[in-house]
Amino acid sequence: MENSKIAKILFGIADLLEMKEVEFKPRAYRKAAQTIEAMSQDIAGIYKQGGKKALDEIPGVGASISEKIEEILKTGKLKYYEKLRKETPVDTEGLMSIEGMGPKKVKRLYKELGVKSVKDLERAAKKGRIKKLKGMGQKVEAELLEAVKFSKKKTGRMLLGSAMPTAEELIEVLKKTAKIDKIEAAGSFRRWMETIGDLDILVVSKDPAGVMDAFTSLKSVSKVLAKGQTKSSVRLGNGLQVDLRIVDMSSWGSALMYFTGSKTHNIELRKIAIKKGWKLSEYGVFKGDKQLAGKTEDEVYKKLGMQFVPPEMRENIGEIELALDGKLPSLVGYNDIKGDLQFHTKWSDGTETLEQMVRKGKELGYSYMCVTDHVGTLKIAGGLDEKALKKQAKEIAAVDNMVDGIAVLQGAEVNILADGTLDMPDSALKGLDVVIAAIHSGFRGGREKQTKRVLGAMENEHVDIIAHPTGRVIGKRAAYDLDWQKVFDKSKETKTYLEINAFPDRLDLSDMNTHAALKAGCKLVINTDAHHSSHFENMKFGVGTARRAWARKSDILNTLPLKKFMKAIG
DNA sequence: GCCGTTTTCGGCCCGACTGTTTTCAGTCG
Repeated sequence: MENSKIAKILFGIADLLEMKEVEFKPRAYRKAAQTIEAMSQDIAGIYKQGGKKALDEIPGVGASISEKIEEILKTGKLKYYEKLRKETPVDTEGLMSIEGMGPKKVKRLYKELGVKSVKDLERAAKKGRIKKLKGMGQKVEAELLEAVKFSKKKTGRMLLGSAMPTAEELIEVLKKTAKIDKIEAAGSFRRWMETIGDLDILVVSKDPAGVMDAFTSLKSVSKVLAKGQTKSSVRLGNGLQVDLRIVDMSSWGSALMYFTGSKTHNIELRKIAIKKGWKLSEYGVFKGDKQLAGKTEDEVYKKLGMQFVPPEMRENIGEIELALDGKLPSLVGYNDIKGDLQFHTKWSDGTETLEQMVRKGKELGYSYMCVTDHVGTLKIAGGLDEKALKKQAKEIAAVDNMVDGIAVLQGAEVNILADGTLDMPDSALKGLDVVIAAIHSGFRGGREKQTKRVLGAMENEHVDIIAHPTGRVIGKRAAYDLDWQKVFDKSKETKTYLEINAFPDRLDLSDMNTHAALKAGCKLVINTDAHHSSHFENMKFGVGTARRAWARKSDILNTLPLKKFMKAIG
């Protein structure tokens, strides 16, 4: 049973209770669900180790919810949830995912029109039954119909890697067309989440109306969802929703915090303000009508008695307590990486020559790079054999000579076979500087089988790195399940390091897996897996993921200078 | 239903925007 499944049930309970207009309980269930969803540890494992008592320790989980989690873990279902669903046989999750639908409307439409599903909703709207209800009208009905239509073609969240160029361009255009003193993208974008649901942009301007006009009439806008004096929302042609908010310079910091989130992080901060007898909003920290702080984020955190929390850490998974104690880790920086350890050239499935790739690496300021073309039987990727590797070694030496100030290492990406052995003999791997092993086929094997494969590869004395350890491709292929405790232990034992693959649709390990790995005391590497020199720019997404997992510089091996790095991988 | 350096009872984040209202409810983030 995965955390996400348990969270889903708890969210479901919250929705159903809200429809019944039960007070406060929905919030409690939602809070617990959020915590569980965001936890890096497996909740089944926590229960296995510490029983119900350990569940009680989870923030937001008390006697009643822990009992329910226990029942879910034991039986796979929850009687209380089933009873609620029987009482209100409505697809709350589906209906509430429609823009403009909340618990109150779901309830009314169910009670008065018998709407149980999105399909029912569409039918009722088309028949003009919704506008006849009190408090609703033509506009509500039309908007709902529109929202249903949109939800059908909505593809979900957008990759951070895809959203970043969109955001940067949008900001550039706004800067040119309106009077803007300050502008920054906030939200999950600024927290470097792997995908973003929408884009939040914050602006300081002396001409707010002009900014709103410019924003809502951007070429890329397909629909204006809301337009006000300080806040507007639009949907772009590519489906991305963008919210823009205008604030005073005096509130810039608190507004940036509010807009950056996460929501749960902000709620905790507000509670801290309340305890001090103050109020925290996007306008600042207030004592009565007097603003105590708000101009910068630093100022607001300081006022609350905390360290500045880097945006990547604002997920309310323990960072607030650390910041209050002054014990936040110093995170690995975006410029701390000294060398990329996984990239491909024309020797296998890359599209550029070794020299082109190395020159780009030098431009980025790396002091070493390791070329890791595919070897062995991976024919699609043009796997090299032992002989070809020797030939490539000569070119590597030549390029190493030719390009000053950067060391070129020879590595290889080798396949992990079904039984955990490698498809390349040890004799071929022996002479390489860095050996990367990865699974490229048989993604469907169960947890036990995949764990055995990975552990097998780690036990090979030549293997230094396990690349993209869970095989996931965001939005396309699910991660295979691994027994993380065993993998982490083996990583430490054999000094075989797990990779954070920086490709925007991989980010594998994920932030949560990385967090768990670091907690277990593992060290990691961050690689781009570049197949073209432009892919080297993706390193930032890997570092962002590491920062989200609270990684310090010392946790990431390729922040070390060459000599120390070589010593570390042994 | 959860939580506690004001509390084991009585609180529970805060504000903008919209539509349908003539003072507000619902939704959203």
